[in-house]
Amino acid sequence: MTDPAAPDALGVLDRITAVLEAFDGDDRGVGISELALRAGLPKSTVSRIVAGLVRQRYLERDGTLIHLGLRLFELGQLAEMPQELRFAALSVMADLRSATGESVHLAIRDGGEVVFISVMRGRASAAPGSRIGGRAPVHATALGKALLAHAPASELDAVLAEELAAFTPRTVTDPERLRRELAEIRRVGVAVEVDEHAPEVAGAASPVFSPSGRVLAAISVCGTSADFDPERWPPQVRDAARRVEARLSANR
Amino acid sequence: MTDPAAPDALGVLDRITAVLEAFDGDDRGVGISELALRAGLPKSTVSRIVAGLVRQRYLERDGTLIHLGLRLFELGQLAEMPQELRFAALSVMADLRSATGESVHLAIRDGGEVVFISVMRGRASAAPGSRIGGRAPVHATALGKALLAHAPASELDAVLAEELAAFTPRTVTDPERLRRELAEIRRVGVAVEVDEHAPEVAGAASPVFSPSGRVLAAISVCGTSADFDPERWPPQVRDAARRVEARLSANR
DNA sequence: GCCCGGGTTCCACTGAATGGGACGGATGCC
DNA sequence: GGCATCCGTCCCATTCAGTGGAACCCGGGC
Repeated sequence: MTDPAAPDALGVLDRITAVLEAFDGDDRGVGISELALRAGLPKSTVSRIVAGLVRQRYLERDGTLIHLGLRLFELGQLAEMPQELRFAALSVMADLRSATGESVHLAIRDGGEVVFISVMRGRASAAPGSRIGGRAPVHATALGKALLAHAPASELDAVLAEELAAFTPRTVTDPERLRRELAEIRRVGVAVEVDEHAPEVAGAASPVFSPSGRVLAAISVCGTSADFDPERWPPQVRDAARRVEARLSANR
Repeated sequence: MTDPAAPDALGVLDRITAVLEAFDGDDRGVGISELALRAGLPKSTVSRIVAGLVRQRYLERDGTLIHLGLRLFELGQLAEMPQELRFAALSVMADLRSATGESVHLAIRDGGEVVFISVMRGRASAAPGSRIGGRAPVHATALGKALLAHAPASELDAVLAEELAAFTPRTVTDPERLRRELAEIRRVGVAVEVDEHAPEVAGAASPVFSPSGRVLAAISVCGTSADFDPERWPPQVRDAARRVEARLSANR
């Protein structure tokens, strides 16, 4: 390779994903050079790979600017798991939002982060950053803690092995304290979080299980800390999670 | 290669996309052998590629079954173009549905097919096959004709060069007749279709243009032929298209 | 026990991907 | 007008990564 100390990038496949991963969401259109810079690959290589991906419609190019393409969108829509969950949760989420007036989220876990599968903004529109497909840290969100509480021990260990970043003074950064909290969440069936991820934002989340008992996702209510209702939100999300489970097993 | 008469498959990239393309939506989980069969590649090759894609989270595997993975879903969500359109069209589509009570679709064109970007089912739920990310033939749908009517001449020629499949006795299969119809659609600003794609299904569609005058997408109302209202649907979709355009230029 | 259909691993072969540099074309600045 | 950039593509000798047939492993029927 270029530099023998290169930590990654062994195969073509990894190079291709490196290029795709270089698209950073918010920007509308990137050039080859910029892409090469971000992916850490030579220009000529990126040029070739992009040409191939454009041919396959995974990317689109408008003059000199490259976008993520149509086929990627289509393939993403075919991913069964998120779609099934989203469909089953749709009406439940709508009910939960009208019952609380707050934002309702559905997410699954990917390592130390949660990924939003479905989002319904509440009236207050407290959390603007949460987009479908967006990510948030697992240890600082109600969703994340609900998911982590029922994760396999090995995966939990892997997450706790990493440094837990502090986002606010109230973020739980001590692994042991988090473990105790997760045990409590398992007992109660609901995770809550106040000001741990962002100031003045609070949420309650409950896990959704498959018939075989694996955690599939979590559903949450999320609003300003002032609006947070510790009496009503937890039972409401717990109830919603049960209803999603029922609908999941129904339509298969 | 295996067979010297192989028409495609020149590079690794094409092999990778061939594997991804082999996922046929409806099936929940495919094995390596089946995948190799569909993609027309040797098992060992597919095994290696799948391993790589799983490592990158583009695929997931549950024992022996492979699914499309989370990262694909995320990337699909990042594709700016569909997202922007979908967002701009959301409330317009909702209004259009409540005004007509019928299914409302938003689609873009990809060669000789339309791809649904957003779907709202009507009360009657006439067209069950239309899923987000799904496809339909361009020459037999109102959406398709609205899009084709404003496509660049070269692309129109490319589409008409292919055989136009007949889905019902009323499908337009004659290129010249279709050309005349497209000219009329350009004049009126709305495409209509009755029983051309499927019996007892009708629709009206209107194109959505970018500020620079390029067609971006089309929006349609679609229901049973009996419910089709030639007096009301066309102006309603035309109006909706104008509103989407306005919202598109507003939020950028 | 045997066999069959899954998936993975092995390994010699070779052709496909590589990337530094040259190239052509827009800009933009003096 | 000329000069300096920045962009993306193309070229081509080098070699290394991907290839795929065959062997292999593993689990479940029979």
